[in-house]
Amino acid sequence: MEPEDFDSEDKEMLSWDINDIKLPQNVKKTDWFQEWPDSYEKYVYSSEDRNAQRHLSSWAMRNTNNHNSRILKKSCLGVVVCSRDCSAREGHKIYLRPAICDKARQKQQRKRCPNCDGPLKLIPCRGHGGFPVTNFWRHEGRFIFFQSKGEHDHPKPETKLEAEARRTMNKVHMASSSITLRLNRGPVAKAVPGEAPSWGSLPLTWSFQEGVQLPGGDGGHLTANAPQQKSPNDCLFKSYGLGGVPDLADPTSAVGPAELYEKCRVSSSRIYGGGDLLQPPASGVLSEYNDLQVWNKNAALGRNPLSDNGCPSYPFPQTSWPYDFSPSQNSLDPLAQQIPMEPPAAKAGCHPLWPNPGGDLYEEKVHMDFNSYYPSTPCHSPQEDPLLFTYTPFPHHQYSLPGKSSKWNFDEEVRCMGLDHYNNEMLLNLCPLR
DNA sequence: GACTGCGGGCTGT
DNA sequence: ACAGCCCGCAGTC
Repeated sequence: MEPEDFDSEDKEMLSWDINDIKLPQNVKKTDWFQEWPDSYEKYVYSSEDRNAQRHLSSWAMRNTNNHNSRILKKSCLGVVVCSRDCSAREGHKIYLRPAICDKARQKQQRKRCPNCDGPLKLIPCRGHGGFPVTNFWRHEGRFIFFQSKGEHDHPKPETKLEAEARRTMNKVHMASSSITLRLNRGPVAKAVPGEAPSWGSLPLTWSFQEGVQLPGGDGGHLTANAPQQKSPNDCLFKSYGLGGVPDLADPTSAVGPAELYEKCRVSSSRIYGGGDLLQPPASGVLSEYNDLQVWNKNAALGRNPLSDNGCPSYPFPQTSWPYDFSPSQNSLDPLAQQIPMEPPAAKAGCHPLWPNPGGDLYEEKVHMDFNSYYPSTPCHSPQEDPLLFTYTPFPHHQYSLPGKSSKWNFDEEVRCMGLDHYNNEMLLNLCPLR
Protein backbone atom coordinates (compact mmCIF):
# COMPACT_ATOMS: atom_id res chain seq x y z
CA MET A 1 0.00 0.00 0.00
CA GLU A 2 1.97 2.89 -1.24
CA PRO A 3 0.85 6.46 -1.12
CA GLU A 4 -1.05 7.32 -4.16
CA ASP A 5 0.47 9.37 -6.86
CA PHE A 6 -1.66 10.62 -9.61
CA ASP A 7 -0.70 9.05 -12.86
CA SER A 8 -1.33 10.68 -16.18
CA GLU A 9 -4.79 9.38 -16.63
CA ASP A 10 -5.80 10.81 -13.33
CA LYS A 11 -4.62 14.29 -14.05
CA GLU A 12 -8.12 15.49 -14.34
CA MET A 13 -8.35 14.70 -10.73
CA LEU A 14 -6.16 17.65 -10.03
CA SER A 15 -8.45 20.14 -11.59
CA TRP A 16 -11.35 19.98 -9.26
CA ASP A 17 -12.19 22.72 -6.84
CA ILE A 18 -13.96 22.30 -3.59
CA ASN A 19 -16.67 24.65 -4.77
CA ASP A 20 -17.39 22.69 -7.90
CA ILE A 21 -20.95 21.61 -8.23
CA LYS A 22 -19.84 18.13 -9.02
CA LEU A 23 -16.67 16.63 -7.76
CA PRO A 24 -14.97 13.70 -9.47
CA GLN A 25 -16.21 10.37 -8.41
CA ASN A 26 -13.87 8.32 -10.51
CA VAL A 27 -11.25 8.52 -7.86
CA LYS A 28 -9.07 5.50 -8.24
CA LYS A 29 -6.75 6.08 -5.43
CA THR A 30 -7.27 8.07 -2.34
CA ASP A 31 -4.64 10.01 -0.53
CA TRP A 32 -3.13 9.26 2.77
CA PHE A 33 -4.22 11.62 5.39
CA GLN A 34 -2.10 14.72 5.54
CA GLU A 35 -1.57 16.03 8.95
CA TRP A 36 0.13 19.27 8.03
CA PRO A 37 -1.43 20.42 4.83
CA ASP A 38 0.11 23.64 3.71
CA SER A 39 0.02 25.83 0.69
CA TYR A 40 -2.64 25.25 -1.85
CA GLU A 41 -3.19 21.56 -1.65
CA LYS A 42 -5.97 19.22 -2.52
CA TYR A 43 -6.49 15.71 -1.36
CA VAL A 44 -9.10 13.08 -1.77
CA TYR A 45 -9.53 10.85 1.20
CA SER A 46 -11.59 7.78 1.63
CA SER A 47 -14.81 8.43 3.42
CA GLU A 48 -13.70 5.74 5.79
CA ASP A 49 -10.64 7.64 6.81
CA ARG A 50 -11.20 8.50 10.39
CA ASN A 51 -8.97 11.50 10.34
CA ALA A 52 -10.71 12.86 7.33
CA GLN A 53 -14.06 12.12 8.85
CA ARG A 54 -13.09 14.27 11.76
CA HIS A 55 -11.61 16.95 9.57
CA LEU A 56 -8.46 16.77 11.59
CA SER A 57 -5.42 18.87 11.10
CA SER A 58 -2.39 19.38 13.21
CA TRP A 59 -2.70 23.03 12.56
CA ALA A 60 -5.00 24.63 15.02
CA MET A 61 -8.03 25.08 12.85
CA ARG A 62 -11.30 26.47 14.00
CA ASN A 63 -14.59 26.07 12.38
CA THR A 64 -15.64 28.95 10.22
CA ASN A 65 -19.14 29.50 9.08
CA ASN A 66 -19.23 29.79 5.35
CA HIS A 67 -22.98 29.42 5.22
CA ASN A 68 -22.63 26.33 3.19
CA SER A 69 -23.57 23.19 4.98
CA ARG A 70 -22.05 21.04 2.27
CA ILE A 71 -18.60 22.44 2.64
CA LEU A 72 -17.00 22.64 6.00
CA LYS A 73 -14.60 25.49 6.24
CA LYS A 74 -11.98 25.86 8.88
CA SER A 75 -9.51 28.66 9.40
CA CYS A 76 -6.15 28.57 11.07
CA LEU A 77 -5.68 30.10 14.47
CA GLY A 78 -1.95 30.41 14.24
CA VAL A 79 0.30 29.55 17.11
CA VAL A 80 0.78 30.69 20.67
CA VAL A 81 4.28 31.88 21.48
CA CYS A 82 6.09 33.71 24.20
CA SER A 83 5.69 37.43 23.75
CA ARG A 84 9.25 37.91 24.86
CA ASP A 85 10.35 35.59 22.17
CA CYS A 86 12.43 33.81 24.69
CA SER A 87 14.58 30.99 23.61
CA ALA A 88 15.54 27.91 25.36
CA ARG A 89 18.74 26.15 24.71
CA GLU A 90 19.79 26.13 21.10
CA GLY A 91 17.15 28.63 20.29
CA HIS A 92 14.23 26.34 20.68
CA LYS A 93 11.05 28.25 20.83
CA ILE A 94 7.83 27.49 22.50
CA TYR A 95 5.00 26.91 20.13
CA LEU A 96 1.80 26.07 21.85
CA ARG A 97 -1.35 24.97 20.19
CA PRO A 98 -3.99 27.63 20.38
CA ALA A 99 -7.12 26.42 22.00
CA ILE A 100 -9.86 26.06 19.47
CA CYS A 101 -12.56 27.33 21.74
CA ASP A 102 -12.53 31.10 21.96
CA LYS A 103 -12.90 31.21 25.69
CA ALA A 104 -10.32 28.56 26.20
CA ARG A 105 -7.98 30.43 23.94
CA GLN A 106 -8.43 33.64 25.87
CA LYS A 107 -7.81 31.76 29.03
CA GLN A 108 -4.77 30.21 27.49
CA GLN A 109 -3.30 33.55 26.61
CA ARG A 110 -3.58 34.70 30.17
CA LYS A 111 -1.17 32.04 31.18
CA ARG A 112 2.54 32.60 31.35
CA CYS A 113 5.36 31.35 29.31
CA PRO A 114 6.66 28.21 30.90
CA ASN A 115 10.16 29.21 30.00
CA CYS A 116 10.50 32.83 31.07
CA ASP A 117 7.16 33.42 32.71
CA GLY A 118 6.50 36.13 30.24
CA PRO A 119 3.12 36.68 28.74
CA LEU A 120 2.01 34.52 25.91
CA LYS A 121 0.76 35.86 22.68
CA LEU A 122 -1.08 34.47 19.78
CA ILE A 123 0.49 34.73 16.37
CA PRO A 124 -2.43 34.81 14.00
CA CYS A 125 -2.22 33.07 10.73
CA ARG A 126 -2.19 35.42 7.80
CA GLY A 127 -1.08 33.11 5.14
CA HIS A 128 -3.97 33.58 2.81
CA GLY A 129 -3.83 37.10 1.52
CA GLY A 130 -3.54 38.47 4.98
CA PHE A 131 -6.25 36.19 6.25
CA PRO A 132 -5.89 32.87 7.95
CA VAL A 133 -5.22 29.82 5.89
CA THR A 134 -8.47 28.04 5.27
CA ASN A 135 -9.18 24.37 4.92
CA PHE A 136 -12.24 23.03 3.22
CA TRP A 137 -13.80 19.66 3.72
CA ARG A 138 -16.51 18.21 1.61
CA HIS A 139 -18.02 14.78 1.82
CA GLU A 140 -19.02 13.46 -1.52
CA GLY A 141 -20.00 9.88 -1.99
CA ARG A 142 -17.27 7.53 -0.98
CA PHE A 143 -14.76 10.29 -0.71
CA ILE A 144 -13.87 13.24 1.38
CA PHE A 145 -12.42 16.09 -0.55
CA PHE A 146 -9.98 18.38 1.10
CA GLN A 147 -8.62 21.66 -0.12
CA SER A 148 -6.40 24.15 1.62
CA LYS A 149 -5.96 27.72 0.60
CA GLY A 150 -3.03 29.78 1.75
CA GLU A 151 0.33 29.03 3.15
CA HIS A 152 0.89 29.14 6.85
CA ASP A 153 3.17 32.01 7.76
CA HIS A 154 3.89 30.91 11.28
CA PRO A 155 5.52 28.00 13.02
CA LYS A 156 3.67 24.81 13.55
CA PRO A 157 1.99 24.50 16.88
CA GLU A 158 2.03 21.35 18.85
CA THR A 159 -0.35 18.81 17.49
CA LYS A 160 -3.68 18.09 18.93
CA LEU A 161 -2.47 14.84 20.31
CA GLU A 162 0.48 16.51 21.85
CA ALA A 163 -1.80 18.98 23.50
CA GLU A 164 -4.02 16.18 24.65
CA ALA A 165 -1.04 14.29 25.86
CA ARG A 166 0.05 17.28 27.83
CA ARG A 167 -3.27 17.44 29.52
CA THR A 168 -3.27 13.76 30.18
CA MET A 169 0.21 13.91 31.50
CA ASN A 170 -0.79 16.76 33.66
CA LYS A 171 -3.67 14.85 35.12
CA VAL A 172 -1.54 11.86 35.75
CA HIS A 173 1.15 14.00 37.15
CA MET A 174 -1.15 15.69 39.54
CA ALA A 175 -2.68 12.44 40.59
CA SER A 176 0.71 10.94 41.02
CA SER A 177 1.89 13.94 42.94
CA SER A 178 -0.93 13.44 45.31
CA ILE A 179 -0.06 9.82 45.73
CA THR A 180 3.56 10.59 46.18
CA LEU A 181 2.87 13.18 48.73
CA ARG A 182 0.81 10.76 50.66
CA LEU A 183 3.26 7.97 50.48
CA ASN A 184 6.41 9.89 50.76
CA ARG A 185 6.24 12.97 52.83
CA GLY A 186 9.91 13.51 52.75
CA PRO A 187 11.28 16.75 51.43
CA VAL A 188 12.27 15.13 48.20
CA ALA A 189 8.73 14.53 47.16
CA LYS A 190 7.59 17.97 47.95
CA ALA A 191 5.53 19.54 45.32
CA VAL A 192 5.95 23.15 44.50
CA PRO A 193 3.18 25.09 46.16
CA GLY A 194 1.36 27.44 43.99
CA GLU A 195 2.78 26.03 40.83
CA ALA A 196 0.21 26.37 38.19
CA PRO A 197 -1.03 22.90 37.48
CA SER A 198 -1.90 23.83 33.99
CA TRP A 199 1.73 24.27 33.23
CA GLY A 200 3.06 22.21 35.98
CA SER A 201 3.85 18.93 34.42
CA LEU A 202 3.34 19.81 30.88
CA PRO A 203 5.93 18.52 28.57
CA LEU A 204 6.97 21.88 27.43
CA THR A 205 6.69 22.36 23.79
CA TRP A 206 9.90 23.12 22.10
CA SER A 207 9.48 23.34 18.46
CA PHE A 208 12.31 23.07 16.12
CA GLN A 209 10.94 24.07 12.83
CA GLU A 210 12.66 27.37 12.83
CA GLY A 211 16.03 25.87 12.68
CA VAL A 212 15.36 22.46 11.39
CA GLN A 213 12.54 22.60 8.99
CA LEU A 214 13.44 21.22 5.66
CA PRO A 215 12.03 22.17 2.35
CA GLY A 216 8.69 20.67 1.83
CA GLY A 217 7.35 21.63 5.14
CA ASP A 218 7.79 18.30 6.72
CA GLY A 219 11.45 18.47 7.08
CA GLY A 220 13.71 17.80 9.89
CA HIS A 221 16.68 15.74 10.34
CA LEU A 222 14.69 12.71 11.03
CA THR A 223 12.81 12.85 7.86
CA ALA A 224 15.57 14.14 5.75
CA ASN A 225 16.72 10.73 4.83
CA ALA A 226 13.61 8.90 5.56
CA PRO A 227 10.38 7.98 3.96
CA GLN A 228 7.78 10.45 4.85
CA GLN A 229 6.16 9.88 8.07
CA LYS A 230 2.77 11.23 8.16
CA SER A 231 1.56 11.31 11.61
CA PRO A 232 2.79 11.35 15.12
CA ASN A 233 -0.17 9.53 16.33
CA ASP A 234 1.07 6.09 15.84
CA CYS A 235 4.28 6.96 17.44
CA LEU A 236 2.47 8.60 20.21
CA PHE A 237 0.57 5.49 20.74
CA LYS A 238 3.72 3.57 21.02
CA SER A 239 4.82 5.74 23.81
CA TYR A 240 1.57 5.24 25.49
CA GLY A 241 1.41 1.67 24.56
CA LEU A 242 4.34 0.95 26.68
CA GLY A 243 1.92 1.11 29.49
CA GLY A 244 4.04 3.92 30.65
CA VAL A 245 3.31 7.27 32.01
CA PRO A 246 -0.28 6.89 32.90
CA ASP A 247 0.51 3.68 34.61
CA LEU A 248 3.22 4.91 36.78
CA ALA A 249 1.23 5.64 39.76
CA ASP A 250 -1.27 2.99 39.15
CA PRO A 251 -1.06 0.48 36.37
CA THR A 252 -4.72 -0.03 36.56
CA SER A 253 -5.55 3.58 36.54
CA ALA A 254 -8.30 4.86 34.40
CA VAL A 255 -5.82 6.62 32.27
CA GLY A 256 -4.25 3.41 31.31
CA PRO A 257 -2.71 2.29 28.12
CA ALA A 258 -5.91 1.04 26.68
CA GLU A 259 -7.51 4.41 26.94
CA LEU A 260 -4.53 6.12 25.56
CA TYR A 261 -4.23 3.57 22.90
CA GLU A 262 -7.78 4.18 21.92
CA LYS A 263 -7.17 7.88 21.82
CA CYS A 264 -4.38 7.36 19.43
CA ARG A 265 -6.10 4.69 17.47
CA VAL A 266 -9.23 6.64 16.98
CA SER A 267 -7.30 9.69 16.13
CA SER A 268 -5.85 8.12 13.12
CA SER A 269 -7.26 5.24 11.28
CA ARG A 270 -4.49 5.68 8.82
CA ILE A 271 -1.94 5.30 11.40
CA TYR A 272 -3.63 2.49 12.97
CA GLY A 273 -4.41 0.93 9.70
CA GLY A 274 -0.97 1.82 8.60
CA GLY A 275 0.44 -0.87 10.71
CA ASP A 276 1.99 0.85 13.57
CA LEU A 277 1.29 -2.24 15.46
CA LEU A 278 3.12 -4.69 13.45
CA GLN A 279 3.55 -6.54 16.59
CA PRO A 280 0.46 -7.01 18.61
CA PRO A 281 0.73 -5.87 22.13
CA ALA A 282 0.95 -8.64 24.56
CA SER A 283 -2.39 -9.39 25.99
CA GLY A 284 -1.12 -8.57 29.39
CA VAL A 285 -0.41 -5.04 28.41
CA LEU A 286 -3.45 -4.03 26.53
CA SER A 287 -5.98 -6.37 27.87
CA GLU A 288 -8.58 -4.10 26.45
CA TYR A 289 -6.93 -4.15 23.15
CA ASN A 290 -9.78 -5.38 21.11
CA ASP A 291 -8.71 -4.68 17.64
CA LEU A 292 -6.43 -7.54 17.05
CA GLN A 293 -8.36 -8.42 14.00
CA VAL A 294 -7.56 -5.10 12.52
CA TRP A 295 -4.03 -5.49 13.52
CA ASN A 296 -3.88 -8.85 11.91
CA LYS A 297 -5.28 -7.40 8.76
CA ASN A 298 -2.68 -4.71 8.64
CA ALA A 299 0.09 -7.03 9.53
CA ALA A 300 -1.01 -9.26 6.75
CA LEU A 301 -0.77 -6.33 4.43
CA GLY A 302 2.76 -5.92 5.48
CA ARG A 303 2.26 -2.32 6.38
CA ASN A 304 5.14 -0.56 7.79
CA PRO A 305 4.64 2.35 10.02
CA LEU A 306 7.79 3.99 8.92
CA SER A 307 8.38 3.21 5.36
CA ASP A 308 4.87 3.54 4.22
CA ASN A 309 2.40 6.17 4.93
CA GLY A 310 0.94 4.39 7.77
CA CYS A 311 3.07 6.76 9.69
CA PRO A 312 2.10 9.76 7.71
CA SER A 313 4.30 12.78 7.28
CA TYR A 314 5.11 13.31 10.82
CA PRO A 315 7.62 16.03 11.04
CA PHE A 316 9.35 15.04 14.17
CA PRO A 317 11.46 18.04 14.76
CA GLN A 318 8.68 20.37 13.89
CA THR A 319 6.41 19.07 16.45
CA SER A 320 6.96 20.55 19.73
CA TRP A 321 8.17 17.84 21.91
CA PRO A 322 9.93 18.79 24.97
CA TYR A 323 12.93 16.69 24.77
CA ASP A 324 16.09 17.96 23.34
CA PHE A 325 16.22 16.74 19.86
CA SER A 326 18.44 19.17 18.22
CA PRO A 327 19.51 18.30 14.75
CA SER A 328 23.14 18.75 15.42
CA GLN A 329 23.05 16.11 18.01
CA ASN A 330 20.55 13.83 16.60
CA SER A 331 22.13 13.64 13.28
CA LEU A 332 24.76 11.71 15.05
CA ASP A 333 22.42 9.87 17.22
CA PRO A 334 22.34 6.26 16.24
CA LEU A 335 18.84 6.02 17.49
CA ALA A 336 17.72 8.87 15.39
CA GLN A 337 19.49 7.48 12.44
CA GLN A 338 17.78 4.24 12.77
CA ILE A 339 14.40 5.58 13.16
CA PRO A 340 13.12 6.05 9.70
CA MET A 341 15.40 3.79 7.85
CA GLU A 342 14.19 0.38 8.63
CA PRO A 343 11.01 -1.29 9.48
CA PRO A 344 10.63 -1.63 13.15
CA ALA A 345 12.95 -4.39 13.95
CA ALA A 346 12.04 -6.66 16.72
CA LYS A 347 13.84 -5.91 19.86
CA ALA A 348 13.95 -9.21 21.48
CA GLY A 349 12.82 -8.98 24.99
CA CYS A 350 12.95 -5.29 24.90
CA HIS A 351 9.94 -4.78 26.94
CA PRO A 352 8.70 -7.49 29.16
CA LEU A 353 5.16 -6.57 28.44
CA TRP A 354 5.48 -5.69 24.86
CA PRO A 355 8.04 -7.74 23.12
CA ASN A 356 8.34 -5.63 20.07
CA PRO A 357 7.34 -2.08 20.46
CA GLY A 358 8.29 -1.29 16.96
CA GLY A 359 11.71 0.06 16.77
CA ASP A 360 13.61 3.01 17.94
CA LEU A 361 10.96 5.45 17.13
CA TYR A 362 9.17 3.91 19.95
CA GLU A 363 11.95 4.57 22.29
CA GLU A 364 12.28 8.14 21.34
CA LYS A 365 8.68 8.81 21.73
CA VAL A 366 8.72 7.14 25.02
CA HIS A 367 11.23 9.56 26.18
CA MET A 368 9.63 12.63 24.95
CA ASP A 369 6.41 11.70 26.51
CA PHE A 370 8.11 10.86 29.70
CA ASN A 371 10.08 13.95 29.68
CA SER A 372 8.24 15.65 32.38
CA TYR A 373 8.67 12.70 34.56
CA TYR A 374 11.80 11.06 33.40
CA PRO A 375 14.69 13.30 32.97
CA SER A 376 16.26 10.91 30.65
CA THR A 377 16.63 10.56 26.99
CA PRO A 378 18.43 8.17 24.81
CA CYS A 379 19.94 11.12 23.13
CA HIS A 380 21.46 12.88 26.02
CA SER A 381 22.41 12.29 29.50
CA PRO A 382 20.66 14.52 31.94
CA GLN A 383 23.76 16.54 32.28
CA GLU A 384 23.76 17.12 28.62
CA ASP A 385 20.25 18.24 28.63
CA PRO A 386 19.58 20.75 31.29
CA LEU A 387 16.33 21.58 29.66
CA LEU A 388 14.94 18.45 30.98
CA PHE A 389 15.49 19.75 34.41
CA THR A 390 15.36 23.40 33.96
CA TYR A 391 11.94 23.26 32.50
CA THR A 392 10.52 20.50 34.49
CA PRO A 393 8.30 22.47 36.73
CA PHE A 394 8.79 20.00 39.49
CA PRO A 395 12.43 19.32 39.10
CA HIS A 396 12.54 17.35 42.24
CA HIS A 397 9.20 15.88 42.01
CA GLN A 398 9.29 12.17 42.44
CA TYR A 399 7.08 9.40 41.57
CA SER A 400 6.39 6.70 43.97
CA LEU A 401 7.43 4.05 41.65
CA PRO A 402 6.28 0.56 42.27
CA GLY A 403 8.64 -1.72 44.00
CA LYS A 404 10.27 -4.61 42.36
CA SER A 405 7.35 -6.79 43.04
CA SER A 406 5.17 -4.44 41.17
CA LYS A 407 4.15 -4.82 37.60
CA TRP A 408 6.28 -1.92 36.72
CA ASN A 409 9.88 -2.81 36.88
CA PHE A 410 11.78 0.33 36.40
CA ASP A 411 15.15 -1.31 36.07
CA GLU A 412 13.96 -3.43 33.30
CA GLU A 413 12.18 -0.58 31.72
CA VAL A 414 15.31 1.44 31.63
CA ARG A 415 17.41 -1.36 30.34
CA CYS A 416 14.93 -2.34 27.73
CA MET A 417 14.45 1.17 26.60
CA GLY A 418 18.00 1.13 25.53
CA LEU A 419 19.18 3.61 28.06
CA ASP A 420 22.60 2.25 28.31
CA HIS A 421 23.89 5.46 29.62
CA TYR A 422 21.03 6.09 31.85
CA ASN A 423 22.23 8.10 34.68
CA ASN A 424 22.21 6.23 37.91
CA GLU A 425 21.91 9.33 39.88
CA MET A 426 18.84 10.27 38.07
CA LEU A 427 17.52 6.82 38.52
CA LEU A 428 17.90 7.27 42.20
CA ASN A 429 16.18 10.57 42.03
CA LEU A 430 13.35 8.97 40.26
CA CYS A 431 13.11 6.15 42.69
CA PRO A 432 13.33 7.73 46.05
CA LEU A 433 11.66 4.81 47.66
CA ARG A 434 14.10 2.30 46.44
C1' DG B 1 -13.60 21.60 30.29
C1' DA B 2 -12.36 21.40 25.67
C1' DC B 3 -13.47 20.41 21.15
C1' DT B 4 -16.49 20.27 17.21
C1' DG B 5 -20.14 21.26 13.88
C1' DC B 6 -23.89 24.09 12.85
C1' DG B 7 -26.16 28.19 11.89
C1' DG B 8 -27.75 33.18 12.67
C1' DG B 9 -26.12 37.55 12.17
C1' DC B 10 -22.94 41.36 11.33
C1' DT B 11 -19.40 43.84 8.71
C1' DG B 12 -16.37 44.87 4.89
C1' DT B 13 -15.03 44.38 0.06
C1' DA C 1 -22.30 37.81 -3.60
C1' DC C 2 -18.67 36.61 -1.03
C1' DA C 3 -15.51 36.29 2.76
C1' DG C 4 -14.32 36.72 7.46
C1' DC C 5 -15.66 36.91 11.97
C1' DC C 6 -18.42 36.66 16.32
C1' DC C 7 -21.56 34.37 18.94
C1' DG C 8 -24.57 30.80 20.93
C1' DC C 9 -26.16 26.21 20.98
C1' DA C 10 -25.87 21.26 21.19
C1' DG C 11 -23.41 17.08 21.02
C1' DT C 12 -19.27 14.50 22.01
C1' DC C 13 -15.20 13.09 24.40
